[in-house]
Amino acid sequence: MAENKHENILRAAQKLFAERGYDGTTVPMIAEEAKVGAGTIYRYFENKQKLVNELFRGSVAQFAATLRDGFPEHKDFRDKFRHVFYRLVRYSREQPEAFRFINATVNAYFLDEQSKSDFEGFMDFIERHLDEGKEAGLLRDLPAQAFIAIVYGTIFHLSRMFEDGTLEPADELLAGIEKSCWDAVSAV
Amino acid sequence: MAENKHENILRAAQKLFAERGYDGTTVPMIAEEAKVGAGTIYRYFENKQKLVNELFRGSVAQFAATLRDGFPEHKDFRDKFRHVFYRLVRYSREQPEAFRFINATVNAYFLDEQSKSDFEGFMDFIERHLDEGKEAGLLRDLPAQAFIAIVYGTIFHLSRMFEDGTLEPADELLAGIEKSCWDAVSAV
DNA sequence: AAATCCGGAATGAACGTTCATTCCATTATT
DNA sequence: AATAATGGAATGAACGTTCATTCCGGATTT
Repeated sequence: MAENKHENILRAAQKLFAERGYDGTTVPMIAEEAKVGAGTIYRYFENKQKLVNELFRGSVAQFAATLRDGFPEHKDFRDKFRHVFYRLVRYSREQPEAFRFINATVNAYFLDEQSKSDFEGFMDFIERHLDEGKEAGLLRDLPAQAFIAIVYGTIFHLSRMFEDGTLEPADELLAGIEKSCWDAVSAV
Repeated sequence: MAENKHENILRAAQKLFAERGYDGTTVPMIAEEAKVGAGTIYRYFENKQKLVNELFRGSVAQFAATLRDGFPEHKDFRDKFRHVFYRLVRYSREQPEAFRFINATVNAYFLDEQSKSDFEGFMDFIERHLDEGKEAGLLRDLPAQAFIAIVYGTIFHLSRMFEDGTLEPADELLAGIEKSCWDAVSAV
């Protein structure tokens, strides 16, 4: 029961931050959602800003783990690309609140330095993977950041559409978009 | 000087909303940035929520105008696609605050119905244009929304990178990314 | 032409409310 | 019984908003 509260507060905060943003969410709101007293939150977190930063880093770590887990280190680059694409999609679908929260928070004024560098470290993982493909001559002559914009940007927007019902996720659709992204980045 | 104040307040609000979000921006902050008294804001706007909605609709209208202006109605689809791509990029570069504000605000809880439908109307313009290309058999067999995710999502992420200096905008780079996007959506 | 008056624009102090945070009596655990 | 954890009332700061007052350019009166 004890350690559960820490987790309950984080989950409640994640849900509310994803819905209403950091400043639009009050500490009493988080307390009610987590079914604890407002004061209890301060037994687990120094203040609201420490809470949001801890949540952010935890979400980024989980996100990074999702990508790294089962990474086909010894298969060819096409498989690695597919892996990253589908894991990005998987995370955005299985943890839509976390995904939305992360993306809404990346550039926020209340993120501390550690949170920012944690996220950069995660992005570096994607960038290194893309650089490898570039060196192998499989990708176009564009900076790795451009590929990130294409792949991550596409998936980010896609997840918005899945969430608000503009688009229905389906295996066939995802396969088609994965192919589109690959065609967008692969050398002609 | 009179009508200027209305505009000064909107610009100040846009800057602050883009940086800190709606709830993270206080009315006195807007007043200071606009160099007016806090009470003056209420001579021009009924309340903070009306202000953010008026700002949103104005930004969307300007955004839509940027896309529609000079639209090559009588050229072929490839040119129209290029036009939309470059106008999206242009707006995100010339009005980075407005672009960021719009994207951060699209799904916000404080947007009223008119604001939401104004934005939908704008998206419909892009969707109709894509459907035309689909009917002509020039695009892949994917829903128009998927193309929007690819093109708009890419540009959205790109503009983030241009803003924070992760990536330098250059004609050659943009031409490469436009080509990538076209290859992602065009029939094989 | 100078002095006075006028009305709306502008202001910022003040209001009631709500916020993040603290405090403490009560409850649960050891 | 002692200690730790808890919830929610209490607190002061800060919020959005209001309003009594000031300001100021143009009309009116002298």
